[in-house]
Amino acid sequence: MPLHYAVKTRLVELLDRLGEGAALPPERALAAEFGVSRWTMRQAIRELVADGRLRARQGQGTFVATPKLIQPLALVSYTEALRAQGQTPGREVVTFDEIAADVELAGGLGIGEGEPVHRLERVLSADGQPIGLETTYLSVARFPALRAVLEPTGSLYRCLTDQLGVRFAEGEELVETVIATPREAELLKATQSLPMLLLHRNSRDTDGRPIEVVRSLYRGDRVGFRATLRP
Amino acid sequence: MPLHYAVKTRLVELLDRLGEGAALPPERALAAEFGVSRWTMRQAIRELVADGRLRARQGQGTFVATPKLIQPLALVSYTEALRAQGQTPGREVVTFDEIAADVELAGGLGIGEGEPVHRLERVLSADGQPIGLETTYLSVARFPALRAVLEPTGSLYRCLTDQLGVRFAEGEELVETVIATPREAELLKATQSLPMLLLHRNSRDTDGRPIEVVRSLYRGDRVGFRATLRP
DNA sequence: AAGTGGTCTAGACCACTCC
DNA sequence: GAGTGGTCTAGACCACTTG
Repeated sequence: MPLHYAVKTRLVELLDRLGEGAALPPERALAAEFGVSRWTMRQAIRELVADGRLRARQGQGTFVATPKLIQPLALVSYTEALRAQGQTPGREVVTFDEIAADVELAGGLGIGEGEPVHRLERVLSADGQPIGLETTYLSVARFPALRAVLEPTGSLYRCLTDQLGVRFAEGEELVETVIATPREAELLKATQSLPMLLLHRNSRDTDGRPIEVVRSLYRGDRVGFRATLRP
Repeated sequence: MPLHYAVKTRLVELLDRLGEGAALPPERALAAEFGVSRWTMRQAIRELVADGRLRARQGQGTFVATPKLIQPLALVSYTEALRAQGQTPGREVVTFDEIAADVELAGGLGIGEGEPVHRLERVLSADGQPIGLETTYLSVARFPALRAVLEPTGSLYRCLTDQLGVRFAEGEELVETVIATPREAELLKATQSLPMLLLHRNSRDTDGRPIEVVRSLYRGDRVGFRATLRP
């Protein structure tokens, strides 16, 4: 059994004794106390951070984390889903521009390659902590008024349904784990290259027309998802 | 920008030139060629393995991986889902015993704490490669004949529906990322402590009675999931 | 300025696979 | 036995936060 795993096991015991939010001793002190190198201690801590048990903040220290947030895997508003859990939702627009559709995007939106597409990239947060990076693509031809109508920090879902008359009918969502790029990690205030949950969604309206393509990257250490299954 | 990320970017280019299944040069040679330490090279390789782009085999080498398998997130048989994608499903029983239900398990199965529960732990594989570790819990009181009826390498889903008259109606599935324990990693033939997808499922029959509690751990580098969403 | 976590180096030994 | 990836050490410097 790897040494770092034995260290991880002992750390979990220590963690359980300390309360949520409590500060861990510095890595160097822990390494000395456990009689291992700093590398081994960091490997153990790294896994606990990925598991969502610890949170490391550069310049400050390492702290016992709060449990993961569980979000519904559904065609509903992010705002409403978070409010239902007693959390305060937040959004920050990173980019809002137009790009030319590549082959994949064109296929997902049912338009031609090279046609203009709205790209809206936002950091989603819960109680002030960034938990996800959501990039939404919509056809400019289908939603020419989007830029004029959308309040960037408001709910895109509400804007589409209430102001643009879109009726969501079905969607397909892909879930996988990936490692964030440095840019993505920075936007999510995740210093290390942590495992993330990548959700890729295509949604259609009641006429079967594609509405949007969404690429959402969620912090794997902070968020989980819940789906309801039917045969 | 971290050095290992620059290395990762250059490796991706190299990877794309090589075909699927091609062998990468040894870590030490790559490190020397790129002018970085072996640690930095391993960090880059580690992320590419987690991303499912590379596969490392101790004693053999590192190889360009095949794309991830996408499984449906649904109340259907694992066997049928895999066959539908042209893969050969496999199952290997790791443990099949009875345990006493703890509080959480008792709640999920709708039985009392301490009551006996079937525990069936199996390694699921696709085309001979292990992709997941599935642990299923069922009430002994409800399914007393299970041990006598179930063909361990057969489909549990088929056994329950065809032989025991169970009718699946709905389920709730939780998805999150975790780091595997050494035991889990060994069973999945994943040497490193890779990010995994943990699925936790509770399913009920047409009378609303709990059928099973399932804890499935899938290799995050090999598998993704697809869900169909409806409002 | 001090202390924290984040990155990186150079080198060692082990476990495994193949010849 | 040789070569591969996996683990671990000791030490260095950087980026960041707090005093």
